[in-house]
Amino acid sequence: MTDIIEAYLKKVLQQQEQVEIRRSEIAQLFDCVPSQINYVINTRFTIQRGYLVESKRGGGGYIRIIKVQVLDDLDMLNTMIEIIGKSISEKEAKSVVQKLYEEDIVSKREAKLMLVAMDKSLYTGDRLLDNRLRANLLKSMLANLKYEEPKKRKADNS
Amino acid sequence: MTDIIEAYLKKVLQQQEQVEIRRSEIAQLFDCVPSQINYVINTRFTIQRGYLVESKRGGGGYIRIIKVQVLDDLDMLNTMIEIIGKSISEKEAKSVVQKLYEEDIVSKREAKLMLVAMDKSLYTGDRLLDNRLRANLLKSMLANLKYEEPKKRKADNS
DNA sequence: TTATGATTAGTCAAAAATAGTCAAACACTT
DNA sequence: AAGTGTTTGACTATTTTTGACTAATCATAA
Repeated sequence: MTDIIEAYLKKVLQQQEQVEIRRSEIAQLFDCVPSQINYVINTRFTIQRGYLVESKRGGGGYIRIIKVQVLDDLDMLNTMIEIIGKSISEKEAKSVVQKLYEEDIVSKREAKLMLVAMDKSLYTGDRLLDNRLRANLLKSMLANLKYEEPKKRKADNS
Repeated sequence: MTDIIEAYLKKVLQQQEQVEIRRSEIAQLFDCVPSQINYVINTRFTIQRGYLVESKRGGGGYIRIIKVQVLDDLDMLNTMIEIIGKSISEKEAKSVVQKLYEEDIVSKREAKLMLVAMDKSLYTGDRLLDNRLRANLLKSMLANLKYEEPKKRKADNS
């Protein structure tokens, strides 16, 4: 079942670079429970496989799957993410960002934005906690740099 | 429905800098209850998204939506920093960043970096604390943009 | 001027319409 | 038997829609 739904969605995505579904409709179409759709998405349309997923609940809710393009700095970014680990100091974090800039992976403005976000003064004051928060933030930003959407998005509510 | 009404009003606001409606008329036009209009306004035309709303009840009553006008980038950034204040939710923060992007003050990549940094999942889980941390971070990033050279403008592909 | 009724818009909470999570049950493979 | 991946469904979370009730303003009558 999972494979069938995956194939169906991929087929649509061959024509378009994104697809928007109503979870319950697809579930009906394939005669399965709605949460099966979540399973398909969680296992087959991950960011590692090159897909971004957005959704909204409530009236007019949807699930949108977007094909993304993996950029060539992937390896460097992955390595850095590994290095960062669960925790990182302000200094180390700033040198990671500096490195990104030197490697031409981010622009000067982008680097400055990231540097600001690493600054000690923004956090709670509890060093261990701060180092973990900082690591999470930096890793998220790096992960974000790995991919790029092929096309414009419409009005983003959220 | 909400999206449709939002789109309608935004379309009008593309032509004019403000729009004045009679609540019951719009409700009739879209065949919904009048309070739906309040919902649209409260969720889609907030100050974080760059709109001011005025209204009057009674005979000849109206609802007026005004696009906030800013003189230049610096002005806009200062205004946003004020709006952010000491604490901001994930949703509001993302609205602010979205607005920054729409106003062409940040590039798409910059916006995405900032959006990632606003995400709930990165913080401690204590909502009040998180909202304060988020406000500090966002304000720092905005302040940083004030002193940067302006973003280089390319043909807007996005 | 004051009271009253008509005409608006605002508020709030319940109901409806979605999607998400998680763990138990199931089915295969090794 | 143990491990892995899939299916299911009960429960949760979020967003929108609806409507009854409230508040403000205006027009008019007393």
